[in-house]
Amino acid sequence: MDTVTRKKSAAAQSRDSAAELTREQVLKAAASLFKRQGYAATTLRQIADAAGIQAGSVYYHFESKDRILGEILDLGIDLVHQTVLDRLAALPEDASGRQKFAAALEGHLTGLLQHGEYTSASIRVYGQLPVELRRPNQERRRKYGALWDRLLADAQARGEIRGGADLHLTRLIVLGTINWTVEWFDPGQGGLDDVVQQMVSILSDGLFEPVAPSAP
Amino acid sequence: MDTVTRKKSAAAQSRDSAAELTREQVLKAAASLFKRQGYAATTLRQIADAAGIQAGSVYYHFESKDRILGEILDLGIDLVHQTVLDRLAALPEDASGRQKFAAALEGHLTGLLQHGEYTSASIRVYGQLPVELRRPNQERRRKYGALWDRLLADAQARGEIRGGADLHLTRLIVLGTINWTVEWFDPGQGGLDDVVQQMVSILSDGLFEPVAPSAP
DNA sequence: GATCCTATCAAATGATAGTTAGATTGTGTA
DNA sequence: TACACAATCTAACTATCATTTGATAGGATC
Repeated sequence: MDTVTRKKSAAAQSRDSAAELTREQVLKAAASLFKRQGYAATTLRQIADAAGIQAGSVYYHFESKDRILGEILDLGIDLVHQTVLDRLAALPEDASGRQKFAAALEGHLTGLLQHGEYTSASIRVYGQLPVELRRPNQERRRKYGALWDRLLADAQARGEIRGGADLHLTRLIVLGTINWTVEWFDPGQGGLDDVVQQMVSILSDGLFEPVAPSAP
Repeated sequence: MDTVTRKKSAAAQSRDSAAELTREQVLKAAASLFKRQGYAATTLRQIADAAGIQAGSVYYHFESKDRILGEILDLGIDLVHQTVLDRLAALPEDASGRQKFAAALEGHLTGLLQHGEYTSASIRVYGQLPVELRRPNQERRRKYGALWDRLLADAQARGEIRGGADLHLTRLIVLGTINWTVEWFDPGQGGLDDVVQQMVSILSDGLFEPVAPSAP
């Protein structure tokens, strides 16, 4: 018992966390490269270089290149999902569907563009992956999608959504609008607030002035 | 002179068009694979298989894998660009900015999802390409972007666009909304019209009912 | 019918990929 | 001080990649 449950010595802990650190560096380097180049175009030697170790050493921390990807895909979705949940939780009880929508959108965009090595890699790479690599991540994605489905359905039930909206298509369109930002947004440039504001405005109220109602 | 300018014999023409045919099959197979898997993940053997020839034979028609990609990138942009121009030309002289916007959007979506092996490959793959591969295609993309900039600027000059809209961001957001459809739209399933309609509605007038103006 | 040339194939080449195995370093433990 | 083990490195191994080369089939040309 004792040998199993006793705490590690401070030294052993520092060793552990040192290993944990390079593990994270590998993960982060891989995410950054996957995001820029895609999964197939990124080599383990590039990842190792960026993490400051040799290619072979990566295998001390990860079973395979696929597993690195798998972890990034999961972390990426979890991070947006949590950010969106946080934003929604911060809202008052009686928030309108419109407010919830704006909050969720801001959360997704922030998770994606601000803290988002993992998230943007996950989102940008996923669509071109073979099924075997997607499958382990699918359930997480489905759950996150369901969150948006509920959000839109609630707003519709409250009568806030325009007539004629197909909620399934709407979700795909809205999330697509958000996700495509990874293709052009440059975190170094800043301006995330502007993007959020413009996007909320366009998606909520439209790009055009309302047409004058026919003669009263 | 005579040897240079004389028309080819019928036989030689049929040979030419046979070669031209497999060339096109290679191009089309490559586009389809690039779209699904990305550029780096697609091998020349896969392309050759899908086109019904041997890998080595591809080099009779193309200088390299890069050149196949280059041609697809160009064809892809040209195709959407032309489709959008056609839609705009079909509009009456006095069409509103709103109508032009809807027409251009429909054109882009149709070019992308309907005839779109080249276009969807081009759009989906571009962002992850190394600069050397992007460069030859950049000017075409810039010109197409400029078309949308003009379209939005005109609508704004006519006072049709909501106040506070940043036109540059708006273009990026709108085109992103359209482009992301390649990630989920299944041409086999049909329903293109629904997508067009929903997207025009959301982007033009917004997802939500207008809020009642404060007491008159 | 002999020749030419187009379009293809079959097989090889060199580079590079992911992965593995065995040595090596350095720190904590006895 | 000697030992053990965690973490890394170095150097290979095998598979597969894009590409090249030389052979070949078959219709067009003379």
